[in-house]
Amino acid sequence: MGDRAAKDALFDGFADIAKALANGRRAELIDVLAQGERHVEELADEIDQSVANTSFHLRTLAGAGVVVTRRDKNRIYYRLASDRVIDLWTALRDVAAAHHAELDDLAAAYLGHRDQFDEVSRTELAARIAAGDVVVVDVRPATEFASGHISGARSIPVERLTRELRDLPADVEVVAYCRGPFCLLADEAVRLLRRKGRAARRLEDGFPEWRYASLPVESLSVQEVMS
Amino acid sequence: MGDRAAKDALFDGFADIAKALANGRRAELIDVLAQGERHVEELADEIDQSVANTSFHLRTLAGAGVVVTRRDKNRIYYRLASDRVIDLWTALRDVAAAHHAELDDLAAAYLGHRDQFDEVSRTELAARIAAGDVVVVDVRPATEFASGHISGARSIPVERLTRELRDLPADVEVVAYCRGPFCLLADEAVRLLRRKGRAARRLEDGFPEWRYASLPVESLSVQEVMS
DNA sequence: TCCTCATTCAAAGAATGACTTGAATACTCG
DNA sequence: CGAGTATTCAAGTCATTCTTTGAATGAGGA
Repeated sequence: MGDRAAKDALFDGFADIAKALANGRRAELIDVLAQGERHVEELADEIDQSVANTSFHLRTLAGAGVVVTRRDKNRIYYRLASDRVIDLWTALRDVAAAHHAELDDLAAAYLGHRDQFDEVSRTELAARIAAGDVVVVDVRPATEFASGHISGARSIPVERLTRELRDLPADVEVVAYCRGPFCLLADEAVRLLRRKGRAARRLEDGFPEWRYASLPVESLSVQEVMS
Repeated sequence: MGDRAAKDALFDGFADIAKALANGRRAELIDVLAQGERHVEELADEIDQSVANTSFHLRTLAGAGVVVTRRDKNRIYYRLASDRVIDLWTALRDVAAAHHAELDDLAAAYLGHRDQFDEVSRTELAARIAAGDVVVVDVRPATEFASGHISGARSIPVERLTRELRDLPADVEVVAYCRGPFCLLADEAVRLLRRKGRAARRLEDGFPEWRYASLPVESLSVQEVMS
């Protein structure tokens, strides 16, 4: 006990967790899975890889204990092993954003210009939901809304936004949110709403961060999803 | 903007940070650097590697922006780029401990049996320091004590403990602490003290976690170190 | 200026990782 | 039980990573 070989083995164990995240495609998988569980084909589609390769990466993640599976009918659903993994992913993103100089450029290239001061903070949104002077719109795909969303939010996937615009009250500000800080759906929604003359801003980060901050969430029952 | 190539590049950027930690020796380096800054030779010694290889790993870490350097005379000192890196390292350890099944075995092999319920929590220790009914002993090497320690703690490196035992009051409990949950110094100190009939326990985790929790710390001025 | 010492660089070999293709499991439902 | 699907496995190729050895750099002090 306490010898060099044992210490090396222990720290190799820590490094194994880092290795699990040490690939861009696996990082994308974690980011998607932070939204909720998915099956392999959905995940392959999200990260634009072959099903075989996605399965390979998922096995790597599962081997490190970062994701776990559940079988339903003949589908296998993957999800993050616990909230601590979201912690880890958030910390990783934070360090990346803070210290990796070229990441700013990469983020700008992917996200386009986004004015941080124009985002609504979680605390502000929570207060305004309580006050009732805001419409919260979840612009993620309907299945993600179903598996969990901000309490009181309304589901309008971004591709349906133009059509359902008339149903939104014109005199209150719209706050759109999506998957997280590196998701573009809410940005697109805000741009679209503003072009139509609506007051609109995006929520900082996205749904996983909201849930992780222990702010009110709700999810649809199976019946509601079916209807 | 918003295309697949840009998204891949962004997430590859996140993965680069994970890659920096995805090696056992680099993980050990981070763990040591969480204590405070060190120069290459010290670090090589801590992780039992050649100076060249240590330098190589440090360059990898620096390239990812996880550590930064400072020159003093003809030594180059490395330190973590910010507290967020400690966050990341802590989250990584937590996920590893929670989900990587074999890690329990590895930790047990390295740490030996350690009774978690026998550790003093940070909040308990903070309260008892305020009440004054405890002696806090920092059993890390003196240089680490000098660069930062729990307020009111006394420095007794573990190899000097037997000699300085008589200076410790016999009627109050001793709480020993060291570098963190995977450091053995405090365990050794507690074993030794108990063999001598003293009431002794170890603090949960170690100094970096205490400091990170914004609990009171102090460090020695250059004059004090010299004396 | 020259010497010394801490640190980094360069080259090279073994090991590991990523992604593709095509075949093999394993499950569900008729 | 057998057909149909979702997922995983296996093999192969190409690229990257780790570690060692020995030499080079570059700052400080004589």
